[in-house]
This record gives sequence, C-alpha cells and structure tokens, in this order.
Amino acid sequence: MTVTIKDVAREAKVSVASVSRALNGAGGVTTATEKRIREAAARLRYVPHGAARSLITRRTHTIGALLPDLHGEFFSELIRGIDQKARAHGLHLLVSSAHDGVDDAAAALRAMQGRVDGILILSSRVDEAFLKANLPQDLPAVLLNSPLEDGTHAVLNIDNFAGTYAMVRHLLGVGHERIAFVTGPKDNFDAQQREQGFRAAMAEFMPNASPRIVAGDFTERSGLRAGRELLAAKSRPQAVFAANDMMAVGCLQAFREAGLDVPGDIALAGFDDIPIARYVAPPLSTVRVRIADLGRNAMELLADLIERPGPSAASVHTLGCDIVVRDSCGAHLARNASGGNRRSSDP
Amino acid sequence: MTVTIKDVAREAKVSVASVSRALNGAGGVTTATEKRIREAAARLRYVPHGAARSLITRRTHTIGALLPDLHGEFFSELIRGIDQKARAHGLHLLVSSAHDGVDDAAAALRAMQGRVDGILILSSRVDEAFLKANLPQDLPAVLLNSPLEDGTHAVLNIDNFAGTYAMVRHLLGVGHERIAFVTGPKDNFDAQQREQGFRAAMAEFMPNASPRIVAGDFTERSGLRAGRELLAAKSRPQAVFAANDMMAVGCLQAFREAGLDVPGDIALAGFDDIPIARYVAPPLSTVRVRIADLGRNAMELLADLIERPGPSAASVHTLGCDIVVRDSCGAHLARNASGGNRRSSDP
DNA sequence: GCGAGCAACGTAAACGTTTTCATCAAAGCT
DNA sequence: AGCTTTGATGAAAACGTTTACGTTGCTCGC
Repeated sequence: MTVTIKDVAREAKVSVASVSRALNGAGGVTTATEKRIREAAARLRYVPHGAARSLITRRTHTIGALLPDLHGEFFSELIRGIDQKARAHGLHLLVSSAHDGVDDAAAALRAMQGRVDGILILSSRVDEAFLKANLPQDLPAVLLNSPLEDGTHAVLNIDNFAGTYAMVRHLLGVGHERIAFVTGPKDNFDAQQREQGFRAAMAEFMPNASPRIVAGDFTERSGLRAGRELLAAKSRPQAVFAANDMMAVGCLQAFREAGLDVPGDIALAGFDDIPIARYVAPPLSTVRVRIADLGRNAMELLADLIERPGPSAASVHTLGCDIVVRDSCGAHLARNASGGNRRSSDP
Repeated sequence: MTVTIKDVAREAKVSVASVSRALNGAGGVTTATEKRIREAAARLRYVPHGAARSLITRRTHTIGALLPDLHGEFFSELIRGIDQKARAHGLHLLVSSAHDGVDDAAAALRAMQGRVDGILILSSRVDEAFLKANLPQDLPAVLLNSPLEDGTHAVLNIDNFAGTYAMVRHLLGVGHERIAFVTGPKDNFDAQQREQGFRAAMAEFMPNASPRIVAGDFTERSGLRAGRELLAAKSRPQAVFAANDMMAVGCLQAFREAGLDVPGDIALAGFDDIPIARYVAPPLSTVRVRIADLGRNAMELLADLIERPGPSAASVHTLGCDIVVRDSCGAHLARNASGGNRRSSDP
C-alpha cells in the first residue's frame, strides 16, 4: 500500500535512479525531468522509506540523548536546546531518559546502537570503563557534565567552579565575611566542582578564615537540616551559600523558623536559578545556568563530530554561568554593591 | 567494519537464517546451536542493524511524540511517563518538540513518516484538516488534550471540567460565595474546558449568582492584571479561581500590592499544581494534574493500537485530577471544611 | 526395515533505497 | 566529417535483515 520510489519512477516515466537523484538534488537530471519527478512524487504523496535509505547510506539522521532521571526545568530546557539545534541540522532526536542504574543505562545505550549517528550522554554514572564497554568507539559522542577527560570523547561542562567563585566574590563584595557553604552529594560532579570553587575563592580572598562547610545532598530537606545546623553554632555565618537552589529554599525555611530576617540578619544564595528561586520570599540570589544553551552547544558539538569525524573528537568545553542578584544576598541593602563579574538582575 | 549477521553465521558455522531464528527466539533451532550462536554473537559484539531489520519487518520499534513549545515540569513529567511505558513495551521514543507554527508541526509530522510505528500528538494547533493532510491514516496515533472527537483517532484528555467543578464545590464548601474566575487563552482547549467547568458548577450550586469572569492568557502578567481588575470593582470577590497556577501567582502579587491578606481577605486557587504553587506565600491551593500518568496512559493506549490495529482505534479517554488543599483557599481557616471530592493535602 | 512425518537447517528472495557503471545522444573540437 | 567530451539516463549491485521454501537426516509407527 505504501508508495515507493518505483511508483514514482513509473509515474514520472523514468528510472528509480533518476528519481533518487532528482529528489536528493544530486544533480545529473535535467530541470525538466526533475520537475516532472517532483510533481509525480507530490501527486503520489511519496515519502522515502527511512530504513531503506539508512540501510545503504549508513546514516540515520538521528541522534540519541541518554539522560538520567531529570526533573522540571532542567530536563525541558536541555531538550529544548538540543532539539532546536538538531532540527537545524536536519537530525531527529531519540530520547532515552530516567536511567538511574548503570545496567539500565548500558541497555539503553546498546539499544540505540545503529539507530543513531551520534549520541549525547548526561549521566553521573558513566565512567571510562562503562563507555569502553558500551559505546562503540567510532560513534560520535558528547559527554555532558562529565568528569571524564579521557581524551577520546568530547566533553561539555557547566563552569560550576567559576560560578561559585563569582558568587563568593559577590557576597564578599556586599560585605559578608563569614560565609558558610552547603555542599551537594559527594558523588555528584557538579557538586564537587561547586565546592571546589567555593574553597578556592575563600582561600584566595579570605585566606585566614576557615569557612564552615556542611553537607547536603541537593534536596530541600537537607537544606533545611543544614540551615538549622548552621544556626545552632555559636557564631552565626553572615551569609549562607547553598550548592543548589532547592537547598537554599530549605535554608530559607530554617531561617524563617528561627525568626531571622533574610537578608537583614543573614544573607543567602543558591545555584541553578530554578523557577522557584524568583518566587520565594525574599527572591533568591543565585547562579544561573543557561541550560538550553548547554543543550544547544552540546548538539552543535555533536553535529560537528558527525559531519567531519576524525581524531579531533576529543575536546573539553565549558559553558559559563551568570550570577543573578535578587534580594536574598543583601546586595540591594548594601550602600555600594561592588565585586562579582557578569552580574545581572531581573528586570 | 561493523559486524553483521553473516559474520556471526560464519563464526558459529551456521547459516544466517539460523542466526536470525536463534537470536529472535523464533524456534526451529536446537538449544545447542542456539547457545553456540548466542556465544558467537556475544563474542563478536554483534548488534543487529535496526534499519535493515525494519526494512523487511516494517516495524521500527519507535514511537514519535509531537509536542508544542512546553516548559518546565509539564514537559519533563510527560516525557517521563511516555518514556517509562515506551521502554516497558520495547519501544524507542523520537521526540520533536517546540512546534508553534502549523507548518512547522506538519513538517515534523512528515519527517517522522516511516520512522515510527505510532505517534503521540499534543498540540493546540492540530485540527481535523491538519491530521487528514499530514497523518497517514493507517498510522496509529493518540491525541492528547485535543478537542477532536472525529471518530478516527484515539484521544486522551485531562478532565479539566471535573477538576474545576470540584474546586468550585470546595471553595463554596469553605464558605466563599462570590467566586471570580480568571480564564486562559480563548483558543486553548484546556482553558475552554476549565471555564466551562466553572460556569457549570456555579450554575448548579449558585444559580442566582452571576460570577465575575475576567480574561487571562495563562501568563503571570495576565494574572496580575486580572487580579488588579478584580480588586478595582466595587464588590470584591471572596475567592478568585485562576485557570492556571501562573495566573494565580500573578493574582497573589496583585493582592499583596493592595495590602490584602490571603486567604483572610480574599481566597485564591489555581490549576496545574506546578512546583512553584507549593512555595509561594501562602501556599497555593490548586488542582493537580498527574502529568506523568497522562504520558503513561497515552503511551499505553498507543502501544495497544500498535499491537492490535483495527477499526477500534477511535476512542476517547479522560484522566481525572485531584484538588490539593493548601492555605490560599482558606480551608484551613474555616471551622468545618466540607465539600469537594477527591481532596488531598500535602503531607 | 521402510515410508511418512517432522525437526533442524540452508538457500535465496524480498524489503526500498543509493550509487556505480554502462549506455547513449548531443555537442564541441580539429 | 570524425573523434572526443560531456551530460543525462537506465540497469543492476549492494546494504543487512527476515522468512518462505527446500533439503536433509532422524525418529516413529507399522
């Protein structure tokens, strides 16, 4: 029932070869016959069989995205960016999300085998051995937010280090000296980098201070716990910097419980700029990650790898982030808010 | 240098037919030879070429999801539900999102032609003519949140009507009599149904009242405007029900501007239960849509259509929603909160 | 012990493209 | 005019599977 290239050929009174050439713009056909062929194809509503085509072409015009169990804005923005660029390159997007187990991800990766021209991987669980075992070495791949720099795959990371660094500088500039930090999960790459950025900035700007660092795990509850813990200490920090916004929201709740005014009594900052950050009271100062850009850049990188493959595959890129100053950090109270690079405020 | 079925056949010293049979579990092979074949395949890291397979099988084991320009939780939850069920059925997920123009969506739909076994469509822009023109009539399809009941496609809708209806009943039960409604965009199907639900409930329970209805467009700004407009009127409503949460947040801001206490001076409710709803002050009472369930059910429906195609394709299903009572509606103030079905509160 | 039946296995066609190669006509060159 | 070049077109091979159809050898019932 489906109409094939043969039907078009018959309809246009040419050979299948000419139809193929005409429709692919490969040249070698008169404009007259091309027109006739195009008309015949349109009349018959011919649409080439993708599988047959990619069987011989060895190109699927599809890229795969292997993603962990993401939620909310992060997921949608990432896909938005990827999809946008993919479409620009004429590529389809095969999504496989919600992989938390390693074997789960491995299965998904293998299932994508041969269905995609390239692959985008975002997962904390992948290490070098995993990739070696499950990723065909000739399949173009871009790793997102990965600690791996094995020199065989392209990697695109968020510049967590610079982001925290800039935020610390900003907080110091506002006048806060005793800054405490709430970390993310120990095994999370982003969390590690953010902690390092914090330590580095403090070490540089306040070499004599030994800032308080309490453990969190990126959840609101852990933020609440951390906030309480910080208040329980004898000397209260002047500012608290949480490694992500959800924990900052938790801290906020702890401070509210204690009857503290934010930022009057204690300043607060987060990381990620999730939508909620804008709506809590006071609005949360944070570090914005342009997630759609992350997706876009990753896709661009991958498209490049696909279009001209070669040994230049290995490369490491970083995507900067901006600090966004709202009320919770106290900058709008301070007489002169100096310091901090690439700052921005909501309109 | 990819390894094909022939390589496996040679390695296992059998014919390609046997390899195919063994690997597909089609029977007709001794357990001994099957074992030998499986081992050979494993040794060679053989993975069948999907395109070649689907060329002859006419099955791609992939379903397409055509989505509009969605944001945040809605998108990610929907995909989560779809992906979960898709995987359970051994299907891959081809996503094409961010289609705002009709021609854009049409192009995407045609591009999916032959790459998918079935398709999931969520778009306010598709009408019957569009589907007729761009959707092959033999391709299984499920329409989400669509007003279409053309008897040719399966449709799965959120029960917006029942949701608003229940919320109105709840608000009345709490003691609010003058309830105003803020509508969504006129051309949005969900918005239309919600408005209808509101009108129906009011007509039934307060037949003599003529409730205030002001226009919004689902944005926070339009909610702010609507809130101001409602306060400007001579008789202030006792409760405002916004057709979605973002507009409710806008209303909240308007009320705050006016120095009103929510819910003391005026009650407020929204629809959707976006994550922000829980974090505004006071927390917003709203109607929860279990979006992941929507995705799951849609996928289940589609899988069914694919597995046993037939004239039974047309069907209309509805997914209920729950009202979640937080502080903004005033139920926690009232002495006895009665009315409202399927209520729930946050733990 | 012998034909029938059956299970295991192999051969080859088919799926719908792209692409190489050959063919052929027209046009350009001397 | 004769030869070469060029450009359009067609025939057929190839891509890697699945599957219908044969072929083989074995078992079973008599």
